[in-house]
Amino acid sequence: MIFLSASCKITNSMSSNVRVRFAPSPTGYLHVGGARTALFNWLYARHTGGTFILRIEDTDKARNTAEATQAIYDGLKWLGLDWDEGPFKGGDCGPYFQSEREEIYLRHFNQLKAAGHLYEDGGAWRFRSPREVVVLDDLVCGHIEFDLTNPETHPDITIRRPDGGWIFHFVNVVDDIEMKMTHVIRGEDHLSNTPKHLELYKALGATPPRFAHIPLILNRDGSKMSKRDQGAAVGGYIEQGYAPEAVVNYLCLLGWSPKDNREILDLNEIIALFDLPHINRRAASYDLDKCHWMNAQYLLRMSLERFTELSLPFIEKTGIQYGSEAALKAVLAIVQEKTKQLNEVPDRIRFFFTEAFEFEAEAVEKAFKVPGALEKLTALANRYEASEPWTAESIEATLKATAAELGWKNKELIHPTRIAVSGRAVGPSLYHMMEVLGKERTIARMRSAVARFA
RNA sequence: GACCCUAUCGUCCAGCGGUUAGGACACCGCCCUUUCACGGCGGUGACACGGGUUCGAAUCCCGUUAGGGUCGCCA
Repeated sequence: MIFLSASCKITNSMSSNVRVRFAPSPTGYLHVGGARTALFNWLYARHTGGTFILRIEDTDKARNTAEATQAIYDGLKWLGLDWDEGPFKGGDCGPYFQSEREEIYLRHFNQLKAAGHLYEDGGAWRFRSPREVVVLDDLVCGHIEFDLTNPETHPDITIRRPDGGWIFHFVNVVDDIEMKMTHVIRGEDHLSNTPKHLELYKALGATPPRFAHIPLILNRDGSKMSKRDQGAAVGGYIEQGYAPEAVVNYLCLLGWSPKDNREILDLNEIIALFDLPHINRRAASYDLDKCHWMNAQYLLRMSLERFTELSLPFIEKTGIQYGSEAALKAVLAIVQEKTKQLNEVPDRIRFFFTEAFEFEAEAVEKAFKVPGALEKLTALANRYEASEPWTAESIEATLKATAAELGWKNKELIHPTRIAVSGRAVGPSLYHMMEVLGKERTIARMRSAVARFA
């Protein structure tokens, strides 16, 4: 209790006293494993009405980069994991960068030193282990006993470098004490470090938080996921056009489940159901295929407004002149159900907004180079001149009536028309595509194709 | 090597002493259909192995094997 620092008075505005944190070190990109750790902490905070804190562990000056710090902010923001205390937010337990907490560490260091827990070794400072059996009751992994009595197998940890720099184990524990963390939810790679941390809590006279070590995320082949692996960096999902809600949903299901076989879940429902004991203990492999499927499901089901909002950055990057937002939405509405990743959108909509669209050679070959195809196209275009109104229903009716009258098969008209109008063999529903394109442009494209491929 | 964690279809998750071992992704058929998707129906496919405990074990215990993690003056 002598350590209840005056600098950290918790404003009790939250409805529970749960305090959790995500404490990344800004040395690379935001990894899906880190994102999942952040997500579980965030979910637990939201579930309990507690506080979610972001703390940047930038004690390693040589490896920290500003880009990596930005990637953390960008990734968390994109995923919607808003923090209650931390950078840009402030809070009563700041600063939230370890590089700015020198006095705090020094104070605890001196305290440990005065109590005889430290000794110097080659200019560095080590913490003298009490050499006991340390018990951990982990919320996920259960009761574990670590025998630290043998210095050969469990050497004393270093807590300060000769240059005065601080080591992770020490600052991590000090900050979790100072920031009043009630629960530490982190990757299982820290499980074996936890007894050392527990010794530190005890030496500092602090009550340790409850620990929950969550299973690691591996590659499909079981190997450890590294930054180079497909799907490892959160930035990749942003660039490739995943919907954040889909990635969040997928990530929730890696190591946790609602236990009733449901998979596509509303975030609010996940928050309501989420709890630590339901996290399983087995390492999970990252299934990019399933994440991809989940994304397609979300894109399919989301509102046109949301789909437009998410598509816009990708469209604007290409410089497609889509005119009005209404015109764009009309096109997106018929393209949405086919879209699996948002980065496909420009390709799917380009031909709506320019007459200079490309024709697929293979499609042209198949549709126009058959005897009579262009004549049929002309015949249909002539019928369409008189066709009113210009709706998908009437467009379809006219096409089928023409085919029936002249003794042709529907598809003998459908395929050439599709290619003439869009330049390609696959695309949105033909009649809706023609409706959106408008009568004049549709007929013009049909006639222009006849002239071009005659 | 020591210590720790883990072990159900290829992958993710159900199962918590009695089930024809269930769902999802992927894959393969069929249906729907103007293309491609979506959707529907069906199929292939798993309790790592060996001992116990029990009337009965995927479920509990032990061992083996395998995978992962930690043992840094990285975090």
